[in-house]
Amino acid sequence: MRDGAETRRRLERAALKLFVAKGVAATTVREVAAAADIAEGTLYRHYVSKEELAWELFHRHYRGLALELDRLQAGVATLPDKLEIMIRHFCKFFDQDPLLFSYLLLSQHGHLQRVTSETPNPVDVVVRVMEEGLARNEVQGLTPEVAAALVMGLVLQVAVFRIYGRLTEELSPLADTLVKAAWRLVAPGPAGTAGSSPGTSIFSAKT
Amino acid sequence: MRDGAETRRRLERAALKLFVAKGVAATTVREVAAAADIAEGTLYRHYVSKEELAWELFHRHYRGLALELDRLQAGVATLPDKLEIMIRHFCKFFDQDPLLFSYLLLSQHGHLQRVTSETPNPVDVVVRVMEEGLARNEVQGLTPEVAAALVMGLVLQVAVFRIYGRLTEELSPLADTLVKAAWRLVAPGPAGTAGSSPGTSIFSAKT
DNA sequence: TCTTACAGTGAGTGAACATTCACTTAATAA
DNA sequence: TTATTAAGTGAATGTTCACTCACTGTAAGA
Repeated sequence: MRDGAETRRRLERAALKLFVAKGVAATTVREVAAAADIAEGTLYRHYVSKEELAWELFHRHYRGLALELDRLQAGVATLPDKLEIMIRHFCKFFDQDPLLFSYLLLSQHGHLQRVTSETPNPVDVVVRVMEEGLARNEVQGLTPEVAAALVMGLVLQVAVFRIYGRLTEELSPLADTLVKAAWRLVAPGPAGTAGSSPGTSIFSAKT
Repeated sequence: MRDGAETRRRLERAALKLFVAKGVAATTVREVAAAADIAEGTLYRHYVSKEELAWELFHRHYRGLALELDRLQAGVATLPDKLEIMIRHFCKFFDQDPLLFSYLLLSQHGHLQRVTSETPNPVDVVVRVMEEGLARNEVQGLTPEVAAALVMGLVLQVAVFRIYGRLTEELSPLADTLVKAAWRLVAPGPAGTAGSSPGTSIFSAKT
């Protein structure tokens, strides 16, 4: 007979892999069990349902995401070349598979239909971190070009949310928040060096 | 009795909305039919299967994606402030919902299991466009900071592919291609002004 | 040894789903 | 008017899937 913890580890490893590869809805319990080399019924000894298992994984990685963002905020506040640090963190952040998984699960958020009032909104957190970091340190390197490139990154992020999050009425404000924050970063701002008047983005300026 | 073309339009509009919102697997034919205010059976007069319908939409938007990328390439080749144009295009590109949908479908690519040899690889196209554009024009604004921000954007894109594409053995080289291209953009390059020695990225340079 | 408790198993169950089909309706041609 | 064709319908069908349950190991304490 096996150890319960070991079984759970195997199931979660298999489920994570399959959920990332195919999405929660398209992954069958049979597949997860087979991949973990465990009987179907055994899965239900450890998790109430497939959904419950997905949520288990979601919350674990969500905590990881929040932690990483806190660390990012601390880094921005204390280290010298703020822009570089920010970017470095973002790259690391998005290149780590466990954290990437947060975004998969974020996208399934809506489908799982269980966003509680406690659940922090990761977009808000990202936006707050960037704004505070930039405002507090009057970032030197924020030329129009850098800002534009940053906006490109943010717009890409919005794209992610738009596509994989839900494009419904309730959730699209979430994307809008990020778009607005992106424009705030490049347009006026009390501390930015890239300022032009509100409404006039760097994109509307000719050579 | 209705017009066949009108019915198809209604079905596709409804399917598009639902596929984007919930994913293909999680969307039922019943839902699509109900949203289009059409009987379930009627859908099968026009499409062989739900999968077939998804592929119909996939190919249409895939063509749109390819077209837009060609236009982007033309723009980079002929207009003055190349970096700005590129970024502007990218923003527009990712902010258009029909094109965003391509990415949703790209993510379902693997699940639908029907990538043919003719199907162009969108990552390759993006990379080629950026490399050629930058190489040909010796882009002025490519300071380390701009490059870093661009990389951030690209890494975000990789994230998208990693998460929503398939993280399997066959497809992860695709993500690696983009990562490598990103580093090539910031590191050495024959035309870039951001050059340092290969292997030494701007991220490893201290203040 | 016997007992209790926990872990594992896979055939079985019912609900949800994609797809089919016998039939109806409308428009146009003969 | 009648015949033909294309479009539409929703109850019926068979399949897939999440989840259950009666039963089998295994280990540790009495």
